[in-house]
Amino acid sequence: MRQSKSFIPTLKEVPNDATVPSHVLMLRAGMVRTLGAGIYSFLPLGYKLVKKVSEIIREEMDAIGGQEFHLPALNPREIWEETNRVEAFGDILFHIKNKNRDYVLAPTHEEIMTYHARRVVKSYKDFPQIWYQIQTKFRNEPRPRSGVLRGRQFLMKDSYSLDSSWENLDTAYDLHYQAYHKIFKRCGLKFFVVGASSGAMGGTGSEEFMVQSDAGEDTVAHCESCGYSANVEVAASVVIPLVRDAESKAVYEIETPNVKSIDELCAFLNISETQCAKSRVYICNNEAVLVLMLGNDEVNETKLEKTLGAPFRPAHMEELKDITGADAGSIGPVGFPKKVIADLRLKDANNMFSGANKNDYHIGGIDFSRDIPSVEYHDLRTAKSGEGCPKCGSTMGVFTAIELGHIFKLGTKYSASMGATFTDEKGAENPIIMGSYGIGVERVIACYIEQHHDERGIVWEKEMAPFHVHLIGLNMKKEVVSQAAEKIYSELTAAGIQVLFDDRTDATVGFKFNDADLLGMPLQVIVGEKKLAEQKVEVKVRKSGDRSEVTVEQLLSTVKDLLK
RNA sequence: CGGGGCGUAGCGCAGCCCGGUUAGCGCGCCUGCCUUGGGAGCAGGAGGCCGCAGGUUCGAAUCCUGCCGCCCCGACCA
Repeated sequence: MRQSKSFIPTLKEVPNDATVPSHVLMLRAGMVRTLGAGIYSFLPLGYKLVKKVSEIIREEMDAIGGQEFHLPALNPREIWEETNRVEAFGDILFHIKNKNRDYVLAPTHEEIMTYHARRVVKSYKDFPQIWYQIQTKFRNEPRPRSGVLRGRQFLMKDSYSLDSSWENLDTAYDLHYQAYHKIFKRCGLKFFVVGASSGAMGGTGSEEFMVQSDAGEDTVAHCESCGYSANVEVAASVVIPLVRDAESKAVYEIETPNVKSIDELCAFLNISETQCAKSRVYICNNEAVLVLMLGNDEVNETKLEKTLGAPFRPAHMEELKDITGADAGSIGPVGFPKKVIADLRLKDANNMFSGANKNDYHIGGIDFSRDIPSVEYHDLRTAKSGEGCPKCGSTMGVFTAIELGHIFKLGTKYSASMGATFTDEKGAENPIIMGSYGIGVERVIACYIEQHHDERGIVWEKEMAPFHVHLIGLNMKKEVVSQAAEKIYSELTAAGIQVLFDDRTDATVGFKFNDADLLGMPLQVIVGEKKLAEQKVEVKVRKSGDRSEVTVEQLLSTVKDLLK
């Protein structure tokens, strides 16, 4: 493609409203433009990527027997009432009212697929089915952000499996699991899989395909060596256990004026934080509960809720004094009138420091087994980066990540509420057993760029690159150069290589080089007057920056080699 | 929805506190010359409802009020 005739409006400067690298680069490389908050137009170069990713997805979906649908985005509201999801989605759902009819813009398509299934899929002989679509979904996100990573309208591949038994659902789920691995691998993404924490959607299983990114919205723990992954809300970790001192001192009170935090206490008494038990008071079922954590460990509220088995809230400042006799900063387990639970790390600890339940006092010499015998121990802490993997013990990372895809065993939630049933071998009527499987197409592109860029721009690998070669004619006003470049262009193109040809006559050298690095095609072929005098052109590998000179005759084979 | 920031030419910004001729700068754009191995040079030119509305004032980009839009943090996220 000739750049002189292409609409690839690159930007030299960083647009004011973009912060994450993929957003900045997609704007700068002329891939997308903003139309409103969370609403993006894909320009030709960006759309080329969309098509590329879609095609990879399509191939892998077809390979597992998927059949592609094209479904309406405009949906009659009633269908969404059947599963009560108008209410469930709430403000997320876009509504349209037109001449007494209510419509919604589809945020996903479970209902529509189920609607079609219930009309025709009637016998156990009709299964299995995998139905999919690659289409725009609409969700009125409360806070769109990070460019295309969280938009209010976005492209999603959604597939739905229809089966007559739970075993067959497992098969469909597994097929998707494998297909997703292939898709993301082909897209050159470094990803990992996380068992989703819990879903309000019912069903028996769900996994998320994630990519590590600072722009991510989920925090996960992941172990590179064994593949253990978990949302930090449920992640366990191995930490160095406390060693119980041989002798327990007696409990003693210490005056600690204005000492509130663990850090202040450590500084004041010149002790380490692993000698301290931090206190947090929660209210659960109208009863106070004291939660003890070692040092500065954070209470993991998801784990706490599981432990308590009921919703809870942190105690208000004013309540603390009534319950404990002290304000926050001086609370501790000894003499605490209600239930006390502690993190596993504190099990049987002794000679510990904690609040005295008396303002400006702490106590030392606490022996958990002697002084608070009724305490229950649970895993209550939030895993931190650098701690041990609970599976293999290697060092584990805790970081933010982006959800690229999600596979989900829905079960009969939608088929049951919408009456999508089939007749089994024995003549009995059963709800269809379903799964749903999504991939955010733009997210794949954005994540790719998050993982494949440097300070100069995007760095495409061959598989994802919109073009294989960026052919740069340096001074296209010189006939030697333009003739040679034109010839190379036809030659490479004829050989089936996708070439972006910078044939612009008005752009200067630096301009072209910078554009090429920004756009990031894997190879740059540079045609200039000087090298041409020796019948040579230059080939630059974008990723490494390596340049080599080759004769015009050698060019095609060199390019082919480098693209292997 | 809470907290913070921003809205001035296509893009990036200054001016605003402390009101006062014609609102600036860099990049980009147009014309001409010139130039081509890392975002050139010279000369000339076009381009603005200073986000919108109201108010204060002799006078508002500048002060006040309301609204809208955008970004960031948080809450939320089948």
